[in-house]
Amino acid sequence: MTHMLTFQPAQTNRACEDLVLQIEAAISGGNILPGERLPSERSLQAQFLTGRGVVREALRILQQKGLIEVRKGAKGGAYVKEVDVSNASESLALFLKQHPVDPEYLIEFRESLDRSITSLALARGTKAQKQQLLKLAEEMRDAIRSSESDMSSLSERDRELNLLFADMAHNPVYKWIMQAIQQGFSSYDLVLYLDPEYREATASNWADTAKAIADNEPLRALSFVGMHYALLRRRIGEKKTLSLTPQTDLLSATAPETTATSDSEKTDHA
Amino acid sequence: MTHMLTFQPAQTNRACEDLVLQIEAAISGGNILPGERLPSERSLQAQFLTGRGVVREALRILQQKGLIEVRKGAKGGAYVKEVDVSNASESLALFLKQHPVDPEYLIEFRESLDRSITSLALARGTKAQKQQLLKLAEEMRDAIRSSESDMSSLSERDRELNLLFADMAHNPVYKWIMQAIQQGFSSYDLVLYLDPEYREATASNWADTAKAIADNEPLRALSFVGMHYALLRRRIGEKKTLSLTPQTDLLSATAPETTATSDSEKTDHA
DNA sequence: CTACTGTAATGGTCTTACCATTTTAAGGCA
DNA sequence: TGCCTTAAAATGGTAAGACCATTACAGTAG
Repeated sequence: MTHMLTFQPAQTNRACEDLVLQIEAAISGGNILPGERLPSERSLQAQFLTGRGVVREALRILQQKGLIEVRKGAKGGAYVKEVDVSNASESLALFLKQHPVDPEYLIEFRESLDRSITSLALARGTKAQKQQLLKLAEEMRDAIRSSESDMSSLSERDRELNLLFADMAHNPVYKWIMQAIQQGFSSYDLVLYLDPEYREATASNWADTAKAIADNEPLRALSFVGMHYALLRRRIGEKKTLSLTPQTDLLSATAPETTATSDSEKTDHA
Repeated sequence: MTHMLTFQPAQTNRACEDLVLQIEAAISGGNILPGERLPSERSLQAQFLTGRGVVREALRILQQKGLIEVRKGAKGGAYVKEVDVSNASESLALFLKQHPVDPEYLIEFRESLDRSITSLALARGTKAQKQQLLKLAEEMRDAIRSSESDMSSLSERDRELNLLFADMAHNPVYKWIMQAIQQGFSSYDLVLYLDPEYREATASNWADTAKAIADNEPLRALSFVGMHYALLRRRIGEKKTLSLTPQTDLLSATAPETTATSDSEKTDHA
């Protein structure tokens, strides 16, 4: 209650869009900081000179954007959130779910990303980070060899490795992108690890890569990175012959037998 | 500590979240195809046995997710949209916007990105795309030389160039990243272009790059890309002192004349 | 056949009311 | 005094009804 938020009355086609823009600007501009609370719905309604429904629609949009978090009860309301990459990851995952993107595209991107990160990590990663990377990679390899690892923890370890790796580049942009990609494609990675042979080879290669980095051998490191993606491509190639339709693996149980749906387009004006 | 499986709070306290899930499932499951229309708000209200406000909040969320597009009037309603990368880009851009980062980090990332895209664009870009790129780049260069261009149109052209460039890679992931970067940092680019010398040099370099790509000369192209970032770094080094602080005066004191506001504030619990 | 017009469908908005949840303060009992 | 119970207030969540604005389409006049 230190200062009063003053907003303009709404004017665009959909009023709630206008509210979203103004509140978004207030957040971006730092007029209201993460952790702080927006005025109550009824107060916003009064400030914007609009109905409460409009305010609520705006809040839903902001919430979906990941900008606010809404709690109920006294002292409840819309609290400004610190945005993280998870929203971007979700959107990406949603896009991929509907757009059957050839896994090759993802691999291609990740490879170029990994190559850049490798160079940077070698140059900028601290000794401690390099040792940590090596330790994690070897732990994962050994765990796999003793075959005492479940899928989820394995996948989690792989994720950790990648993030530490990205972190070693000492460039936050790489880490963000890596995070977004990882979250957006987590389902793909999990399926790949089902093959014990691939699992073994990949883990070994991770350890080799980490070793090369720890030893400051850039060409070796890059070579192993290339190896990783060669393995990945081979694995994907095998998969392709087995089961087509890479997009409907996880959630669609119903085959789309609705071929004559254009008629629903015409039902309601009849 | 071993596995941090991100469990979602299962029970949805908000009814609209439930509608979102169900409608989302219907879309993912193919029960409703892109281009088709959801039932009207009033019809949904009846089907879900809720108030119309709940339905509208759900629609706003789905709209924000990029899953539907709402039109008004007769034959209006919520039409299922084909999801594209722009939503994911928007989310990532929003994140980037709120995380100030040293320009050098961004430049570093963009350079590695551009280098990858350059190789791919050379290999995969159609002849038509390459000619289009060249045409756009030369138009921009000539427009700048004749100094008959305002900042905004210039910036828009630069954005177009970059997106076409990314599109030529024929890999949607690159396009996603590029779009996000463009959205998140367009204001920054605009400031850079204020220097006529930099503007000239950059535009010429763009034309050279496009020419090299059109001529299928990868090494020349990559060399020009490097040149671009050399220019950029020099420019940043000069203008290190400039700071962009978006000043939005939305929250100054001046509480509006709250004539009857306190009245409506208290109406419903009285 | 064209142009206008009216009508119905639909989203957009406002109002009012009430419920559910949560925090806080008041009160009461030991 | 100190802890527990209870009431009140603030706030989001939901419902119902009404009205306006926009749009497509059909019917009608010219």
